[in-house]
Amino acid sequence: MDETSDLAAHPLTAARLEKLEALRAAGVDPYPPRFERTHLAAELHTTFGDLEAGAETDVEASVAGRIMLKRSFGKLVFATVQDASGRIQLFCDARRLDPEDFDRFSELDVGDWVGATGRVITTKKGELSVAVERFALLAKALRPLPEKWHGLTDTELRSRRRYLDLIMNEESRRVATTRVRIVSELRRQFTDRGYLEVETPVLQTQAGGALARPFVTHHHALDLDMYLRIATELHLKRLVVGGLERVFEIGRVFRNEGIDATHNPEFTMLESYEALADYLDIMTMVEEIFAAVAEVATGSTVIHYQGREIDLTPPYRRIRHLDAVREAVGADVSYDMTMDDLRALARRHGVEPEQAWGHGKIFDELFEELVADGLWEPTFVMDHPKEISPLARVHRDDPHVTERFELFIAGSEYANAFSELNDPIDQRRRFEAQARAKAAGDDEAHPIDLDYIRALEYGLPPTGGLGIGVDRLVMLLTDRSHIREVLLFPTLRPED
RNA sequence: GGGCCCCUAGCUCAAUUGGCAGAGCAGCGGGCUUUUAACCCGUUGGUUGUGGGUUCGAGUCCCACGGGGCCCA
Repeated sequence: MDETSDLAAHPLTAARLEKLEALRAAGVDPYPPRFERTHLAAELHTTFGDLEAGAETDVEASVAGRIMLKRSFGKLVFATVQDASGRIQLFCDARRLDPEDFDRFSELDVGDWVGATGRVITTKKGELSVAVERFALLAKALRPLPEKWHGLTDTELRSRRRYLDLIMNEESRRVATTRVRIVSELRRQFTDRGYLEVETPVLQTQAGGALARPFVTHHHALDLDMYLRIATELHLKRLVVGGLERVFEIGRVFRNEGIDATHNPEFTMLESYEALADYLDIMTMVEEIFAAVAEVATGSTVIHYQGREIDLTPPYRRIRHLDAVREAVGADVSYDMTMDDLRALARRHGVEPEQAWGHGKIFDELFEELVADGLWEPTFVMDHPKEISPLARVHRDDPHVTERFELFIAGSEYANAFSELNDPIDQRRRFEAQARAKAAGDDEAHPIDLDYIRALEYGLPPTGGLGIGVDRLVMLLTDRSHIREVLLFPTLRPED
């Protein structure tokens, strides 16, 4: 079976294969090793943007890019090439090249990579161009690009062949580059605050630090089942025990759960831990960071998302978790209620309580059902139930809740933070409670991590910890409603 | 997991009540020295996602499967 047979079998690609062979036969390398570029397209537009129509400079420029459009006349060819910075027109006039070279230029296809050298001019119609004197094919494209006007719109194809999406859709390139700037700014924010960026294991023998189903894999040499991390939390806090007092990590985490508009099995999480800080300190930091990142991504702290405005200028509203539930159910719920009364109340509000749920879990289900979606402007929901926060410190004034907050914007959670639980004896009890939940059928319960408890037994100072879902943040700041739009390669079923 | 919807040429899309599978772009051939999605003339290109069924006849109706989307849980 010839590896080019599928190309040869289709007339569209067969024609290009024939051109490729003809070039080789004529001694032209269709895939040369390098090209000396002197100018990016955008540089030419910046420098010569004011040139009047019909001008001819004596500046020689070498540009390189992919041919996106081609307009061919008898003795004249216009080609629009696209490089990483933008687009520039190549003006190929038969009078400026050897006839042989002009014919070769005419033979170029849309999609080909080309490098061209010549004077910077404007055409009679005023289009800034490079008047080609020499050129080189840099890479022959054997497959045609999508349609030049409508481009590539099919969401599945755009995800599966991201390279085509990036070639064809400027908006996709913009989202990709904005994501990079957001991550850079996040990194800068933490390093400027004296945090060390560290790396912790992806492969773990226990998947802790969050409540989620992990991916399982196997290490052959150790004959050991291992998990892909679902969080970086427990390792980062070990580092704080070790005296790295401010650490953060921006890394991929993996959760073996469904795929939808806001969930991908692998996603990017930022976690940070700061010794001697509590959750209120972290809250202030989160406001500052979100405002700074919004400014970098959009040029303003007032952003537009899904047709509505959101003001990310600090300070953000703060509301206690239980107060939010009280407001939503219109009754004075509390931890003193009987389980029967609370379950009845939950059912009245569309929440069917499971047997294992205590007060805190029911309150949180009510919160998710009744409150979360309505939180449009940035809102810190704070002091979550102890039952659903196994790694957070008990609140200094209320034994039922923890010193924790989540930042909600546009109905979704963007940050989750606590005053970290540093009491090893309390931590052990919380893990044991999770073990009981697991035994009762909760497969998202947190496993007991004895080495982590041992680390705590050496003394974790008071610590403020934070997690930020980076993909969600990028969605917010690029106004995308689907996570696949901010992931270059979202998880997909295989094509065949 | 449940419901609804989509899949037609490389791409973007048509196809009446179940009645000859089409257009534009791309490609190929020709023309053209200032285009901007160039234009003009001609022309190639199809297992209608896959497999089955109903029917004289299926892109269209039915079933299963695959891929995707939206909503709900």
